[in-house]
Order: sequence, then structure tokens, then C-alpha cells
Amino acid sequence: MNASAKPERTRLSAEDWEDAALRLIADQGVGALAVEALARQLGVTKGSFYWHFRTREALLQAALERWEQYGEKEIITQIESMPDPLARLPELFRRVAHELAPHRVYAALLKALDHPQVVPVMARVSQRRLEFLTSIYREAGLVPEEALNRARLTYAAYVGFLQLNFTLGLPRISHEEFDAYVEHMIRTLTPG
Amino acid sequence: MNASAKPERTRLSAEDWEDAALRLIADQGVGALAVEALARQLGVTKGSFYWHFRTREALLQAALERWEQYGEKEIITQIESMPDPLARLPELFRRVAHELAPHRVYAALLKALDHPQVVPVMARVSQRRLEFLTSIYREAGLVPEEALNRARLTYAAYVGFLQLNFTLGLPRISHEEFDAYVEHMIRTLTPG
DNA sequence: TCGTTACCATACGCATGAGTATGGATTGCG
DNA sequence: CGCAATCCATACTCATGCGTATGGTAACGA
Repeated sequence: MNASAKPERTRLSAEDWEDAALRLIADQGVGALAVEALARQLGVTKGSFYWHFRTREALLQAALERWEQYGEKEIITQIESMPDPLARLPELFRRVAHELAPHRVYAALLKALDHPQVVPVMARVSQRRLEFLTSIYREAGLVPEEALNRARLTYAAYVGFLQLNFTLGLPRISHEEFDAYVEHMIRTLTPG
Repeated sequence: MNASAKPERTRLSAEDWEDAALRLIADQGVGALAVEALARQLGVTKGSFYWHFRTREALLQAALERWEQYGEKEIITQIESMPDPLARLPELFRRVAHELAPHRVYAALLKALDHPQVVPVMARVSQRRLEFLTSIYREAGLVPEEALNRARLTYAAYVGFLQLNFTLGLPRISHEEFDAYVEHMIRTLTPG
């Protein structure tokens, strides 16, 4: 009958706080990142927090860097290892379309682009993904300029979809309808 | 040598406050909407504000509704009056691409989708625009389902572009590069 | 076992920002 | 002119949330 329903750890580490911060950011936004709220959620008080971190700002910074590390290395290497360049884009689209969870933090950070601390992180992550997309389009046969613009278009569509259907709840698209949308997107944005 | 560089009005109306609120939202986000800050900017104090509005929430609500009214009627009627259905989409894309100012409030509200008051407004506006886009695609020859999905894709690309290049400052695209991107987008997303 | 280090609770101070109370100034109108 | 209604200033209260000070308890090595 404790205040928190969490696994009742006895002692906490800095990483525990960072993970909790990322969870909170994922479903309430960075604006909701308050130390006393986090402490309650972890079943401790502020006294604990200020032992691990000098300030709230420091926690946010650490959490963001931790998130940036986890990255998207696996999916990038897996896609790049595919022999047929033309098959990479459809596979990539279907993959990212069907794992919604990892995008929740990204969607939350998208809404915090006024915050000075998240801007550089998002800039780096988005830039890396954009370059990856561009290279895939090049390998699929587009000339450099076309590849870059198509990558911009594709990534913008991804980001916009997150905002419109994830955060905002437009008419709540169904599962089959979503699959049809993804296939339409593949036909429209993929060369060949 | 007054605190505010504004036109020095002697008396204010509720509409003045709503306009000021929208300006502030446009370049600092809804989170920065504070009554004392607004009052300073208008050269008055809170005493004035609480005569016109019952609460901060009421101001935000009024400002949002005001913004929703201004709407996009002109551009919609202008596009719909074009005789050639196939020419409408390129024209629409070029038009919205070259007037950046009106999108600033929309971009700011996009980042405030955690806020209960902005969600319904954004849902209505986005839904209307999406239906308009869908009808244009239908008139351009796409079958209903294709038209809807293409409209979703196009609008998502629009929203994502706002986030990536407006709010976030990815490598700061140049003017010529932007025009090339728009033309690429027209070629890719437009039938015919 | 004893002390040192790591971890946490309690109780503060302090700044910010919303909302209230009340009185003063200005405008329109009879 | 003079009185109401309109508009605004000043001076509060109150809640929230960051950060600090300080003392307490659990873990671990010598």
C-alpha cells in the first residue's frame, strides 16, 4: 500500500533517475519533469535526488545524452546489410512503422524544441537520420540532389505523422487503415 | 524611454490582449504566456488584465478561438476557384511555401499538444485542412482511398517541415535550395 | 566492530507567477 | 458640469517548485 507501485528498490543510482526521467518525458513531456514528482514516483524524496545530481538541468542533460546513446544503431546496420538496395527503403518504412514505442521520446522532445537543452540533441539525431536516409536513397538510384530532397520529404513525413497521429489524436486511424497508409507511402516515396 | 516600445495606446480592449497573446505564442510558445509578462509588453499591469479576463486560461481560450477564426478561408476559396484541377496542387504548395509568417502560430501550437486547451483547436484545424487536401486530390483524379492517404502524407510532410526547419534549425536551408525542395515535393506528391 | 562512505529524510529559504482587494484615474453621457 | 461606468495601479495572498542545510541510516572495508 505504498505511494509508488514500482519494484521497491532499496537504493537508487543516477541511471535509475535518468531512466525514470525518460519515462516521464515520454508520457508527460519535458515540461512535466519535476524533481519532487520524480521522487514521489520512485518512492523517495528530493534528498536522494540532490545527492545524485547537482540540479534539475543536470538530470535533463544526462537523460538526453543517455537517450541519444541508445540510438538507432541496430536498425541502421541491419538495413545496410541488406543486399538489394531497392528493398531497403520498404523494409525500413515497415520496420519503423510497426515499433511505436521507441518514437515516444522523440515525439515528446519534438514538442520541447523551445528548450535550449533539447535543441542540440534533436539537431544531432535528426541530422544523422537524415544523412542515413539520403545515403539509402542514393543507393536506390537517385542523384545526390534528388536523394537529399527525397530524404527531407520522407523524414518530414515521419515527424509530421508523429505529431498528428501520436500526440494529437486525429480520428484515431485503425490498424488496417494504418497499414494501407504505410504501403501508400512506400509506393509514393520509393523509387523503382 | 518607456519600458515598452509599443505604439503607446492609452486604453486596451480584450482583443488587444488576445492579439498580444498570439504574438507572444508565435515567438515564445504557449508556455511563455504569462499575464505579468504580457502586461509589461503592453505597458500596463495585471490590474488591467483581470478586468478583461477572468483568468489566464480564459485568455488562452479566447486567443485560440480568435486564431481559429482568422482561418485559411481566402486561400481555400482562391484555390478552389481555379479551373484546372491538376494545377491546383502545385499552386497550393507554392503559395503556402512562400508565406512563412502565418505558420508561426501553428508551429508553436504544434509544440503545445500536451496542453488540453490547444488539442481540440488543433484537431479541428488540422482535420479541416486534411479534408480540403483530400478533396483536391480527388479532383486531381485519385480514387478516394488514395486521395485520403496522399493527403495524410502531404499534410504530415508539411507539419514535419515546420518542426524541422522552422523550430529546429537544421543546417539552415538556403532560399534556392528551399525552392528546389518545394519543386521536388510537387513532382513527388502530385499526380499527373 | 567500528568508522567511513554512500544514500536518503526533514525542514527550511527563496523566487516566480496566478489570482484578489481596493482605490485611483479616465472616458462617455445626461 | 458631474456622475457612472470603464479601465488601470498598487499591494497584497497563496501555491508551486527549485535548491540548501543538516542530520539520520544502511552498506562495506579494515
